[in-house]
Amino acid sequence: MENSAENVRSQMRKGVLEYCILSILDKKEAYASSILDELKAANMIVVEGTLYPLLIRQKNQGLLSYRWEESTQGPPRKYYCITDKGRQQLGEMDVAWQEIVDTIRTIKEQQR
Amino acid sequence: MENSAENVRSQMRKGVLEYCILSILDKKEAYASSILDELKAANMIVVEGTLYPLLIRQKNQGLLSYRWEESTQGPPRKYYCITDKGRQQLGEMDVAWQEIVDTIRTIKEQQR
DNA sequence: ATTAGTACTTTGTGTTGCAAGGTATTTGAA
DNA sequence: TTCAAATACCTTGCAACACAAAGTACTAAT
Repeated sequence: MENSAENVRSQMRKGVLEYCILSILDKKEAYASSILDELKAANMIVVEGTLYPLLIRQKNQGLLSYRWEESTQGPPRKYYCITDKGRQQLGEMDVAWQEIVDTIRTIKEQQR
Repeated sequence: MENSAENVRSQMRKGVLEYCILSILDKKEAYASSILDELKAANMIVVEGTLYPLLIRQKNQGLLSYRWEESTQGPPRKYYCITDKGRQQLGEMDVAWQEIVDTIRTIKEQQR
């Protein structure tokens, strides 16, 4: 209940994470740990307990598929890949995201 | 579970709503129904059952205060007003929002 | 008196992010 | 050989939140 700055960020991440995952996988297939790294690099900090269930949800919705691949070091990796349905959903998310950005701008602009 | 386009929007709204409320009240005090109207005008559709608990939460956190005012037509109105603490939180949210916008841009830009 | 309009409130449900802990595989050092 | 470290994936329990739906209360006009 403390750390309001971090809590603010956590709240805002909600609903945007799915959009980030699909956007990342739209570029190229990836496995969970590498997705985590990319999110961290982009300043969107997420933990494993958030990402894994999310990937499983999106897979169950038919937005993603996956395949196992051996690794040269460490256990095998589950490579996720966006599907046609996932790409369609991503298109809707692009529109929705732009709308929200515009909405915030509209509300903010009236201040002047 | 249907209407994926609307569901996408609903998910993305999560976490941004508090930011919108504080931003609106940072301009001038307002009562719930008028806030609803402003959100609708800005394309951020919200229903009563979402807004009222949110206002109460923010009031309980000390981000807002309110006063009753008689209306010339209809029941009295609860006018909400942002507090110093609310303005401070709004400042943090401004930063958090800009970070998320940048994050999305970063992820998207690598596609080219 | 009754209805319509305005405004505020509450209850129950499903989704989601997260902390914390767990399982499994590989590699390299003791 | 065994044991620790690194990598990777998964699960459980909890709290927060948006929403649908239904409810309460006040006012004004019919």
